[in-house]
Amino acid sequence: MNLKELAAHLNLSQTTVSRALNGFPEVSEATRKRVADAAEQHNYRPNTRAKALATGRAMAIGHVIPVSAQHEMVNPIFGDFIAGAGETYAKAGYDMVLSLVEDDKQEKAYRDMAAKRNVDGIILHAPRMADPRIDLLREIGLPFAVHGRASEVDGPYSWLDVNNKSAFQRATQFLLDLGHRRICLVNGLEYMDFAWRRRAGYLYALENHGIAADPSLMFAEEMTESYGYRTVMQTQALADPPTAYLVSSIIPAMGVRRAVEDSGRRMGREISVITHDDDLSYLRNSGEVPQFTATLSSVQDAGRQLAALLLDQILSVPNHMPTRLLEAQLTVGTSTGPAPAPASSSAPSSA
Amino acid sequence: MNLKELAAHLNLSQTTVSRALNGFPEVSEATRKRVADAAEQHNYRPNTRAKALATGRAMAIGHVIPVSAQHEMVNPIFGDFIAGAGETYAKAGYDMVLSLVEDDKQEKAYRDMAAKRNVDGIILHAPRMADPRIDLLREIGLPFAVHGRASEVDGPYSWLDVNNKSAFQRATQFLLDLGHRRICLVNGLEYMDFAWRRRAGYLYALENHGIAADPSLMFAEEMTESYGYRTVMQTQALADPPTAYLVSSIIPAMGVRRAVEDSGRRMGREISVITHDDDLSYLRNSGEVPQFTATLSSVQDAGRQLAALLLDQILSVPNHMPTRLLEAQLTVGTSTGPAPAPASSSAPSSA
DNA sequence: GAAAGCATCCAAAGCGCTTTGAATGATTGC
DNA sequence: GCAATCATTCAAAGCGCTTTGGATGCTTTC
Repeated sequence: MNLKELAAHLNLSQTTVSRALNGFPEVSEATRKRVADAAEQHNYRPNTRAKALATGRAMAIGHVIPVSAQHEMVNPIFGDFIAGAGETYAKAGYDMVLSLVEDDKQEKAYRDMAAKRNVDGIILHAPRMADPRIDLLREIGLPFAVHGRASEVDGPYSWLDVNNKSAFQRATQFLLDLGHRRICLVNGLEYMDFAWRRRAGYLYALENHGIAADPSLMFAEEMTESYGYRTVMQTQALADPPTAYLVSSIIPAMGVRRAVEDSGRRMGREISVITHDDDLSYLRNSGEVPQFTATLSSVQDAGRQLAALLLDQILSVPNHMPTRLLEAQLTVGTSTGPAPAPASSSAPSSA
Repeated sequence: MNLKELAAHLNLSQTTVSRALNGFPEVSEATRKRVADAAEQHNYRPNTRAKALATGRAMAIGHVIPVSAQHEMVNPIFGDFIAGAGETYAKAGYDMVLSLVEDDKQEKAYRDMAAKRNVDGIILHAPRMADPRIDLLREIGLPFAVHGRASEVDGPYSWLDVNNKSAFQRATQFLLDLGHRRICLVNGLEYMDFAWRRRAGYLYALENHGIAADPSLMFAEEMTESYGYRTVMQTQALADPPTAYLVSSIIPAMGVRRAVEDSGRRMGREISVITHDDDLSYLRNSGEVPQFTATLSSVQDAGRQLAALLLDQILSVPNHMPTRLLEAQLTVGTSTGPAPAPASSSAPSSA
């Protein structure tokens, strides 16, 4: 059933039917009712493609998700983020179109999306430092919003980010307050902006405490479970092993826990662990007292909010670039405790 | 830049330009070249919406992802599945449109998708036993393919599934061969078809061995980490606790491991664990010898293959309903070992 | 009672593409 | 030399919707 048929069926013009359904004022309540009933009865839905062509609005938002060719990895936090965003879109009547793209084909993917005109806006994922995609999207002229931020990119754009620096600074401070001095950073890839900011927070707290950073305690890799495991195994073999780990995601944190236990130590006793926790639905930091002490910030909620920010930008005045900075919550669990009595813990390794 | 402008620029008709770009034979090689060059130079991409309207093909596949309202959960395996599917789509020039929908709004979501005509086909996720959505999609008439199968649904439809029954039967058999008699099933929700089949495999192996199933050792819940943890804690408190666990996903399996270790036991010694392993990219069952003995089947690969199956169905003759049954690989890791010497292990609890 | 205003409704153009049916020359066959 | 064939190209219709710019008939106003 299409508009023409519906109109014919009602002995009305397409114009009137269209207006009745879209809530224009110049149609009598009687006919509006009649039209609505008939549409309902025949399960009429306007053809999106025709509507999009006529209005110039696609009623869809694009997500370009980078897939690194080497790793073939899909970050599980995307799942939760997208669930949040999808919820917002659904409420606003928007669709979500996903494009999984290898790193080196990103530019083409964005240009294509814009030229093909099948989305009204784009969510930019996983921004890097000085990410060139931001300028690219500006040039293309499609509205966009960034999940995270890109340092060293000037000018306004719409974004939503967790205050990663402050979160990791506080977490480091927390460990320092417990007496830990050898704190290992198990970070994500540091060309990612979020990881870079976390590192900055970590370094800042150390510096404030007069502790020099030890490069042999700073790691940056793709955040897998086995990365967490390997890192602990490796660092516990050091002459002066860390007493605490600061981890970038609950996934490597699980590997960290496994390694701690495999090596006969206990979390919260010999070794303390703090992790960032995206509150992933299938990997909740559970327990009456949470398992991990964590910097908590729901990525699903971030999805909801960023989607709303983008829609806001699309629907409102042109040069409106809303941004939002979320503070992570430092929640105390069972994975942290005072630093063990210094067996041979001399002064920090190097001034 | 649109077709009209490009044609004007070239002093050609829209017809010729369109045909040149779409590889029709009735255009001279000289002009085809000229057109292609100009298109390239002006970065011309046909407007998808117009093209879709004119051709009747949307060049997009829809995924309706159920989100249970109570749990607000997004199964992380979707992430990997979608990565696989997305890869196939990208190669074929298709987009992927995602629709996250609450359980009770599914029917409407499917009908809307069909009526709005913005996808050419649908992937059906997480089928339940006797899933009504299959008949619904048949009625709607949109091509579709199912990730999994639905028992008790007659007639042909396109699907791809892992042989869940055989996988869990073999896994159970493997544990029985090691001498385990109290084997706990940590299953997914059993209205899900895959979970139901796994249970069937488990029961079949037990029965073959003359062992009566013990309802107090059979669990079925949403597959979270904490579910695995709780289940082990609870069952180890039984008078006659299980010596082995058969787990439905690596996520609860991690909770199982945590509980095993928290209760002072060791995986592969006092307690054996086999898990199904979807080969999730961030949660690989890693190690030279894998951590878990597992029934392995890559869900990302499933995504790739099922997407291809659906495209095949869309592009080929009408009543072609391809299906594929994958066998999971039983890979032996460090989490299984012979059953501990029976301390008080009497005969199975009930005949 | 004619002019003006109002409430409803409609015909037709247009969104950017594909595709049908023809036109235009150039080439061939006899 | 003229009809028939072939290789190119084009004008225009159509996909299903929105939207512009009238129509149409009724009330109101003075």
